[in-house]
Amino acid sequence: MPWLLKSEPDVFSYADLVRVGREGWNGVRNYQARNFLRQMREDDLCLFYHSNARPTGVAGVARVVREAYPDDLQFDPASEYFDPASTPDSPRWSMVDVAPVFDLPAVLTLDTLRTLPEWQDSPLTRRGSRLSVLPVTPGQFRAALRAAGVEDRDGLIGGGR
DNA sequence: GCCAACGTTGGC
DNA sequence: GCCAACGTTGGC
Repeated sequence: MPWLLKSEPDVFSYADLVRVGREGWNGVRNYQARNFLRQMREDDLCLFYHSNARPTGVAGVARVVREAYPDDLQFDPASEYFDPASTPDSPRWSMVDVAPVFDLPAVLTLDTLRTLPEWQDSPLTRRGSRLSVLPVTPGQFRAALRAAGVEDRDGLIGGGR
């Protein structure tokens, strides 16, 4: 299943992901988002979304390269993501690792996404939604890449479901 | 920088 | 278990 990951580009952009090659997606501190992280499978594709940006929108596509494991920051007292209530025996928060796949020719803006029929009923376009990790249907994924002008390469976008 | 919407916290 | 207060998210 494809996903969407939000990141503030001032903090960590898609270009940063390309630069580092691979990144641990830690610091998620919302239960719904965490539960989605735990459902991610290796090689699942992710739309990499820039929030709090100009413009806001999808900047590239990433891929899950390691499935959920305990978020390292929850045990680090020096981290702003430290959670004193979490223990190594039963970690409360999870993270995955992601790697870049390709960037989009231009940012696929939120405004454009809102025009796509497939995206009418998504937590992303729903007013007031703050979910930072959310599932994307294959139809939404295909429609997004099509709107971004990306041709299907090697059947990446897929046909089924 | 503003502020609406939302999730979490904590007193009761 | 309710709900007011508070902090955060994120578009604008």
